[in-house]
Amino acid sequence: MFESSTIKDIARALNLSTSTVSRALRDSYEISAGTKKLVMEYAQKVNYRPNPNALSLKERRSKSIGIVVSEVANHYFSQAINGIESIANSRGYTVIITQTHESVEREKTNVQHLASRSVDGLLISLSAETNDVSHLEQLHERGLPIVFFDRVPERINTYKIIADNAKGAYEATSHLIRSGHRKIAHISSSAHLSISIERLTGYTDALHHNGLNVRPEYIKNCPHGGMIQEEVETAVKELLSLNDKPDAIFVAGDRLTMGCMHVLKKLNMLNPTMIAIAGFSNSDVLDLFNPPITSVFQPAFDMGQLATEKLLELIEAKFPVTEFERDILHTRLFIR
Amino acid sequence: MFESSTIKDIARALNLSTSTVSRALRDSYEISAGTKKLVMEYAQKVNYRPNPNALSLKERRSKSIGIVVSEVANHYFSQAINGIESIANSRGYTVIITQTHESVEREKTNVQHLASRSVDGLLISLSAETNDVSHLEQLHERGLPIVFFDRVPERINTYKIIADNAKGAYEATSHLIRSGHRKIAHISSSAHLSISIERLTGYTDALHHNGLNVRPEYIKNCPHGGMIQEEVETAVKELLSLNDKPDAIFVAGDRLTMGCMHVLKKLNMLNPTMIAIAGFSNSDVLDLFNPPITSVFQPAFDMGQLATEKLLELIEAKFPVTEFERDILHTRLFIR
DNA sequence: TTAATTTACGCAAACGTTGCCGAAAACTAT
DNA sequence: ATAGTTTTCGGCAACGTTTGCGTAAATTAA
Repeated sequence: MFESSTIKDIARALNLSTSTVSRALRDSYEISAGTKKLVMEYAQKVNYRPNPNALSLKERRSKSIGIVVSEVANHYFSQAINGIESIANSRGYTVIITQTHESVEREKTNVQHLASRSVDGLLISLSAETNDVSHLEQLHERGLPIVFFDRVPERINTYKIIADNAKGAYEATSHLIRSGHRKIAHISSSAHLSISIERLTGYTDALHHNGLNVRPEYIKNCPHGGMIQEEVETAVKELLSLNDKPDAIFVAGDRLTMGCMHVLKKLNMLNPTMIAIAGFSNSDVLDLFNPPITSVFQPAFDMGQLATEKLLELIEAKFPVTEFERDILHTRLFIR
Repeated sequence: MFESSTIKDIARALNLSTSTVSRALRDSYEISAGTKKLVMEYAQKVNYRPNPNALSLKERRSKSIGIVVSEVANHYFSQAINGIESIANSRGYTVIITQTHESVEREKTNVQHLASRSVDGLLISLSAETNDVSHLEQLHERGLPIVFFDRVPERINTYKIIADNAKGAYEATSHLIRSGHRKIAHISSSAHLSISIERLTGYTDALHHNGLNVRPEYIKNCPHGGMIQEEVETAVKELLSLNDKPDAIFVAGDRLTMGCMHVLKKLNMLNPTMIAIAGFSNSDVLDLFNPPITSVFQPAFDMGQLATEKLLELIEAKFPVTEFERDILHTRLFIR
């Protein structure tokens, strides 16, 4: 169907051997200037592009990296992806993006598929369902470079790029307290995720430092991180049906924040006089609400860039890397 | 670094030839049941995966398709991508997603890169800047299967999947008229895009059928489809500085709608008593506004699926296809 | 002029896989 | 028992590229 010219074609046309053409194109010292010019110009003319599959086969690398995120329709992830692409493309790598939709099964098949596609490395943010990471551990032990970002596992020893979730959560919760709220609930993704744990810490710290009690009935988890709207709905409704209703909610995720707002809207309570909301979100749409909603912004683009730099470092390392950092980037509180 | 076992390894371990192993794995009739069992079980044990690069090199296809969209952080496109993935993955294809950010230059490099990555086909929605499609025409003429969706070119003869933009625009505009608005402006992406033209047609038709005049000063274009917020800001401000200010705006795109709302918010005019908005958008966040904003919803997921089915049809066709349909899917007006 | 060196190129193998062709081994028919 | 079939497997080439090695021709040194 769609054939492009090969080194063989050039060699035949110019009456040279493939090795000469190959070397000429790579500007090897053992090819005369005249031949080089001839080859270069002809290659230019026929728009020669090296066949990436042949290269990958030969070099045993694909110059591609795999990305695994919950979903691209999430401002945090789409911004992170932009950061990843900016670095990867400038270094000659293709990225293959896959979505888990918060399902651990899809995470497994995606990772499996990427590995069999022989990507050179993996950039992963765990799905909300993922508790057991043995499917990743296996690959990692077999030598596949992996860098985690945002939602990172405890067990696997490699680079991890995260935001300062505890601090971000602390600031958001403190802001709600400063705004006069005392009964602050917390809705989060699945309890075992690193981000959930860290954000919970920030939340409870903020309550403690302000002399407030942590009330277990105020803390709700959505095991699918907002992918299943019923979970969010149940969480909110349970909070609202308490005898001592909360007057504010700190929501620990982009999609959860939106889901939460939809529920409140449905209940006709999307109004800070009814119940205030502050949450982690990278969406600028929060600006548009009246009154606007305070949010914790993660440096998603930077996190994507940093994660990619670390991954390429691993991929292109001459010797196995055994010392890994855990990079923590600052969040920003947008008070609205 | 990351080695996985090959057919050769299996052959050596089992004292067979590579061809026998290959055939055993593909359940060929000319291999005995015993050998098959042996090979299959050993392959299972060592977790054998065929090397996709070797396959691609041999079969001269990569089992991957390239996607070119403006950006994934756009609900229309992210939904379309989900549709594309659902079909592609079930048929054994990998998708490589690239973003133009509405730049024709990035479109060119992305397309070039995908082609040199030897994807089997391309799924494209043109960038807002793209007027000249000769870079795509070339590839198409050289035999690369391409299917366009959403923003489609006139010139290239292949499958095109679009929504009924004119009808959607007609309905949205009519809704604004029914709501009592008479001075309805229109903000759109770059004028040469197919979607812009069709939506403009729907808009003017609606005005005409309701006895209203089309006023050129009410029609504004943003050449970068909302990627450059200043363009949106200028458009809105120009509308608002007219002597006879519009009392409603029909906005022709997802990102534009958001951009437009940001401007109005800044001007403290995000309020239907000031100026009403209706627009094309696939985002459910519009639900959350008070009062909510009426929108035209495109069946993005279905469009993605259909486009992929058509593309795979082209890719897997035994004979060159010369008859192409232009599929038009229905939009849905969400009156809020 | 002859030998030693350098320059410029070709040959062949390898990466992992498939498929055509050939052939030993086993079976069937006479 | 012999010839003919079938079954089951191996050898080899090819996909496009790079690279180590070999070598004829050109250049330099003696």
